[in-house]
Amino acid sequence: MPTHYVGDPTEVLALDTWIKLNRSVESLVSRVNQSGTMGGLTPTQFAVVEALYHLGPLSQCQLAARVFKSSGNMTLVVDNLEKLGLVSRQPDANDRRVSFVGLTPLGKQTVSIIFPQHAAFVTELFSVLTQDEQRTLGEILRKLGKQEG
Amino acid sequence: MPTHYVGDPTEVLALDTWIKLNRSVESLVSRVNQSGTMGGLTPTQFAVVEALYHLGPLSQCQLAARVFKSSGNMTLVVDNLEKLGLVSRQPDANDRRVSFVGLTPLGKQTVSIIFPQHAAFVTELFSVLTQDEQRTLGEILRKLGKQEG
DNA sequence: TTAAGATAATTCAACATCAAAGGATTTAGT
DNA sequence: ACTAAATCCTTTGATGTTGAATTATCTTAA
Repeated sequence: MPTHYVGDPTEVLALDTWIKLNRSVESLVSRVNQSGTMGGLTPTQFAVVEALYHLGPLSQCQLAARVFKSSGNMTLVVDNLEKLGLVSRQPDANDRRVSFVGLTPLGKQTVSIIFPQHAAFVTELFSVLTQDEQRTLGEILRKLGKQEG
Repeated sequence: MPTHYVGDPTEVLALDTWIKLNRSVESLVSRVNQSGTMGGLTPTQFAVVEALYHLGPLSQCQLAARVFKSSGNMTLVVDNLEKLGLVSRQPDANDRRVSFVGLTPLGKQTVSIIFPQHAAFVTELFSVLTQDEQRTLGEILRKLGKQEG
């Protein structure tokens, strides 16, 4: 659904592409969220436990940077994951400002169950693209995201 | 930053691409939001007035579907845009359940001012891609978004 | 050692968002 | 006409999100 903005062709193409990019991602995000492959976790909660699963314990500061959220938000997200029993805070011995966050056994078990389902669902979504198309997409996105802001 | 999930190559590629897609868009959205070319509107508010500008008055239901948000959320978004004086609700003569939402003169004027600035900024962001790359991206996104959910 | 500055986490206010539930209205089936 | 189902909007309650202010801690330099 192209924009109806009348401008020079360069702008029209960029805006069209921008709108397509947004709409595609919104549509995909919405489908992933409704797929039930996130174990009832919110996207941010899922991103946090996924990061902890693959990278091991991280400080809240590192977590916030990794999932592109504010430190204040991370406090709340970790609070809620802690209430769910999926993560626990461990004080850093060397720096008492720091809390390391790690998965509990229940957290690890949960991720090990839901992540494969999630992976399978995402793979299915992307199966409309050939592997070459996926690589091309990744390359274009890399260029697009690389510029410094 | 690829995922460390060890699975079959098809899944790894799809997950990698999915993560790149999310991160690129988050990065771009964040830069657009900070560009000041959205007239102080939130992304959803901007999407709504943009849709109304290019498509004319729509029911809240149509708006919600177009911007991929819930109907409950649309009530609030339209409320806030109404408080800003940018849109107004018009009851449908045929169906009293329906509110048509349209831009006020101030809303049209606002969009006509901020949209060109927005277009210029987006064009600048996308100038790291050739036009062919933008078309390729659009085509790949079309395939990704096309599947029925 | 102490003062100044930097960093980590928390708290808070304000708003965004969704899911679920509810109320009003329309449409379809009988 | 009457009922049932569907549709549209709103409300409510819980969570997410940011940005600014706060507290605690660490680091650096004089």
